[in-house]
Amino acid sequence: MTGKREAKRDALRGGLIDAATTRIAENGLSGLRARDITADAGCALGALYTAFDDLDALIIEVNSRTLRRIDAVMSAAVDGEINPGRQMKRLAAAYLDFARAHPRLWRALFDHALPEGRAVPDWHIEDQARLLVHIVGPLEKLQPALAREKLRVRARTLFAAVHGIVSISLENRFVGIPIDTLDDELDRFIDLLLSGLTTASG
Amino acid sequence: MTGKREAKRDALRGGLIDAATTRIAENGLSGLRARDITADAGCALGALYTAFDDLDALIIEVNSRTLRRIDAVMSAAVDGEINPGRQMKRLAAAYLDFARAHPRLWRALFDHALPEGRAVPDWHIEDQARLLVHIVGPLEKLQPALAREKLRVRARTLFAAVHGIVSISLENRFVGIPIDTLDDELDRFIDLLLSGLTTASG
DNA sequence: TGTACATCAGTGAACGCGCGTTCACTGATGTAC
DNA sequence: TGTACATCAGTGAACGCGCGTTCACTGATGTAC
Repeated sequence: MTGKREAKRDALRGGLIDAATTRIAENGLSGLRARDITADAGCALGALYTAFDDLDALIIEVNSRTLRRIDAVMSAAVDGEINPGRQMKRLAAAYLDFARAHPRLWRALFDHALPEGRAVPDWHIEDQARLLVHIVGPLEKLQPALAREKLRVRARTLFAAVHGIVSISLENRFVGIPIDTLDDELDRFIDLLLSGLTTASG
Repeated sequence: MTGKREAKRDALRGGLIDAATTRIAENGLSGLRARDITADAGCALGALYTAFDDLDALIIEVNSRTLRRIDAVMSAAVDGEINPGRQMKRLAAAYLDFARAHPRLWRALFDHALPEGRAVPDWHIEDQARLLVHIVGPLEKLQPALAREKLRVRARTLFAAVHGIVSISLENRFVGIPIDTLDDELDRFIDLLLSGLTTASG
């Protein structure tokens, strides 16, 4: 029977991550409470602290899972499309779609901040970085002259720009855009970028 | 002596806004406590609730003040520059500079959320909208064919894009950019947009 | 396989602290004459 | 201008609640023989 402990522990961790994910998806990060999570997961309050260092560690797990979901969605978006411009558009649309479908999980990615001085674990940063790889692909084709390192920075810039548009729109900051205009507006924006990318040198 | 009450009240409100601004600038929104603010302002804890409905109302005042500062900085940035492309670049650079100089006040603009169901006052939304006007100006020159309403939406999109870049960079999300690369990278990004804006139709 | 003991994951009540908001009080400001 | 009364802004101790985390306990799992 060796390993039964480990199996239980994994089940506990998984159950807690599931419960926390559902809670965040429904009520957002700010309303998240350790008691609700453990109640939903069907374990005692203290169990959370045997499975994770603290609540922050659990939230990071949820966020990593969300990042992997976005990663999958972006992979699927470019699948079967060769044209780099259209790939860009699909990536942006996929990101927007995910954010709109799971607004609170998506927001949690950016709202969660560790207490001053605590570092984000490397593997979680890795999960973030992976998203950018999707953009590096088509960008490389559009701007073959760009050096490897510059390519990464530029990919991050483009991602950040699209993220900003999605973010400010979905949070309804600064005068709302009619919601059905958003897809189109984002598409136009990528057009703008592409038209720049194909003429500019780097 | 009529009006002495009103004068005191204004002084109290001003002192509280000053104190809250300083606190947020130094420790960020999340560490803000009513007790610290009133202690700094030299009044009793309860006084805050005679001057403002609650802490949220005070924070909105601080944020409006920050928005007006950014508005002033953006005005100054385009002053004396006629070329719309260069105006765009200056606006973006001014925004970045402000965010970098006052990161916590700037973040408070986007981090502060009212409790579910409470509406942001109109005059505060007005303070937000005013920033976009700066972008509408040069954008109109670059794309004269764009209709009034589309112009506003597009200005917001461009602002959101720049904001996203500044935001993700300053918060060090997703793999850091070397800090001295940021100005240059933002400049390149505007180049990209401009090159799109001058060829695209709308 | 079965028994006795050791270990350690899970329990949940209690701790501890933070902190926004209230409220009975008081002293300054305003009003009436 | 001066006096008596009324009002209301400001006081700060106390309220109330939320909630992350701990810890003495117990019962399930693992080990030795």
